[in-house]
Amino acid sequence: MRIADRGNRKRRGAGRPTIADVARLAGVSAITVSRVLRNPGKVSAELRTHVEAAIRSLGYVPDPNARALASSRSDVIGVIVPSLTNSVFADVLRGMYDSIGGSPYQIQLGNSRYSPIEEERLLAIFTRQRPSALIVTGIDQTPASRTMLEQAGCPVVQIMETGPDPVDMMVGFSHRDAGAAIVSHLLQSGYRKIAFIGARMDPRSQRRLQGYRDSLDAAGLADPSIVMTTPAPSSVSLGRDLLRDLLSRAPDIDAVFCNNDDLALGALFECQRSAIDVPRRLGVAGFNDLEMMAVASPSLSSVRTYRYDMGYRSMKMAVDAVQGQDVETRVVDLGFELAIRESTAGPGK
Amino acid sequence: MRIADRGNRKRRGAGRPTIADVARLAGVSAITVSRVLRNPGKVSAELRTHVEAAIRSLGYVPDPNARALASSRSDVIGVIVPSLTNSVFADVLRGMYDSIGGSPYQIQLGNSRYSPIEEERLLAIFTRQRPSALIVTGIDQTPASRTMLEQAGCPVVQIMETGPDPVDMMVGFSHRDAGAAIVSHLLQSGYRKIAFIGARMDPRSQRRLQGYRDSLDAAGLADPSIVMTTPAPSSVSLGRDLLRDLLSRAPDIDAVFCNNDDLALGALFECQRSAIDVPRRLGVAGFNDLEMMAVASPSLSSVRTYRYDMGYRSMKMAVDAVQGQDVETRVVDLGFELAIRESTAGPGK
DNA sequence: TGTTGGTATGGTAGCGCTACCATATATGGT
DNA sequence: ACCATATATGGTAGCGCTACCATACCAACA
Repeated sequence: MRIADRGNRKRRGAGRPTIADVARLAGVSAITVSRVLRNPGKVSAELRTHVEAAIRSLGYVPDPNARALASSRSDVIGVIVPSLTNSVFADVLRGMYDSIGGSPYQIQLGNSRYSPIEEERLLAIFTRQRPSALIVTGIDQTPASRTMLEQAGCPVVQIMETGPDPVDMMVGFSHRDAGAAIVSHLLQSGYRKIAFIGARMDPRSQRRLQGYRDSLDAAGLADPSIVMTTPAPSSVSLGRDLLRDLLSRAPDIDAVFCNNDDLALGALFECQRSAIDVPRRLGVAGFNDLEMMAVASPSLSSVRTYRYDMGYRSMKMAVDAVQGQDVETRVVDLGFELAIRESTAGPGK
Repeated sequence: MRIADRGNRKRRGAGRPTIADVARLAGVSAITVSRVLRNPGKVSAELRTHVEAAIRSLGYVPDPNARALASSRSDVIGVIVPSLTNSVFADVLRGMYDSIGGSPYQIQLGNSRYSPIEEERLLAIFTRQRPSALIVTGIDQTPASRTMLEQAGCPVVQIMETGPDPVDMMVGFSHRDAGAAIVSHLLQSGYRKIAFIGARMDPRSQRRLQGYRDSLDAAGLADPSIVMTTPAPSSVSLGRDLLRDLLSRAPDIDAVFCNNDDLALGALFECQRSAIDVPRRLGVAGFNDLEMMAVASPSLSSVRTYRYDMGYRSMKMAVDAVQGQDVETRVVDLGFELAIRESTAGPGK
């Protein structure tokens, strides 16, 4: 009767099998089918086998929207990154996608374009979907964003940096320390008049600049006039332009720490074009250690950051937390490593 | 009565206002509230104002999951790209995110890792969510994938290439023609022994190689022994390695067409390191015209492709189609442009 | 023997929204 | 006056799933 009824009526859905169809075929109730899918342990082995056979024979796949509505929890993990063009985040995302692997979770990716306001807007959209977890970039959320994260009722991971007072979990490293370390290396190599060029100048760039300042202050070699920054997005051509400007204003610099590798590559090209000897006339260091840095000629020194691992680890922590596993460490500092190459071998005596 | 009842019962949801709360406050039925949000034209202006005030005063935001369940249609637009690391797709995605702008749609991003089987798996997941539209990369879907796309009941856009027999809509260009064009340019510049290096060799790389072959065949200068490819993912270091290998096997080549710009950059670095004069001893051309190509020294010739536009346009077509607007052109060829620079200026006499 | 407690399954009632149809009122033509 | 048509709103019944509670059964205990 009911079956015939359904056949006669025009159904709204696309006619795909539902949990009720599976239940009918297996001779059990719908809730038992649900349990086979969500809590297999709560169903006897015999029944489970029956139900699984019915699922397979109908090709049943649960409807994620119905599931989310009924359980107030979707399989979506929201991820907000500030840029899709910056290859740093491409690596992070690759790690996340690899980490999520065959699990049932879906990544919902938002692009904040380095705007805290846009991040706030995205968080408002994401939290409505009752995500399983949220991963956000950096530690400088607006108060409203922070409140949303705290009240989202799901695990939250802040990535790319470490800092005090995490919302929940954190995976990153200290940009200040990394900036200070590469500048210390430049000092050790014998450079004395070390400039800084930086683009975008988001909070993490600012902290790298702080590291640069701290390192030079400690050596008594700080000089604010050779720090050159712009809020414009980073690019190779911008690196060329910034170095050109810098050299015209301060021709006596002997090294430059570039806020990231794009700029460093642009700076290197400018040196090649102007026949400036790297590393003897000018030392050049970048940040992030993109793959091309080792191939360039001369090869470029940089700070290796564990971008893929940040993505992989943060997603793993999020998924573990969602599944109720105890996350032992809530703040993970992945550190960094100096990749020292030809471009900072030291000034020609 | 009902209100008190709800207050006493433990509610499942997070206690956020629902459409019923808005309806009660505005003194209308729930369906009218729904219409104000979905079809404002069907509600009188007076009532609309009332309802909108109620929505604002409660801070009501619709639940996307309930909406998707009731309407058999989610606000998700599924996008499948083969790589997140390849900056080509970063640009495409940026175009898509810009295009989707303030619209209510959400991008659900899948990474197929250049595997048609993985693409099939992702499509199975995506179609379960009854997406508003689907955007896939390339035209070489498996038969099963193609069937899913045809039966998804939503607009579908294939991007990055054009070809016969679109599933629905298409935005791209001819990789064969682009490959043929840059090789013709090399011939015109006076190069005669033009090699090819290629990585990944996905279908689009194959078609660029075909263009290379066609162009050389027409000139009677084809030589299969100087075509060097690998299924390994493309990278700058791979470009260096491939060129090194190539030169050791065929030292007499006078130009090389690199399947993409990463390889071309690696090739250039290898030339710098080995003191090979570019463009006089060896012409070098890339593909895609990434921003750094113009900055390199010597600047590198490439084929400019409209990646951002492909993302922007494809998303616009998808959204227009979802909203029932007539999409005039279903297959858009965005073409390409040769970016001719120092690296292919011609062999030394 | 009755009680307790655990385990396996089912029934009911929603989750918050919209499709579909019904109803009420206005408009116009004959 | 009638009917046909259009416009504006409401009522009902789900969409497909799971939370919550009830029930049946069995074993173990006093």
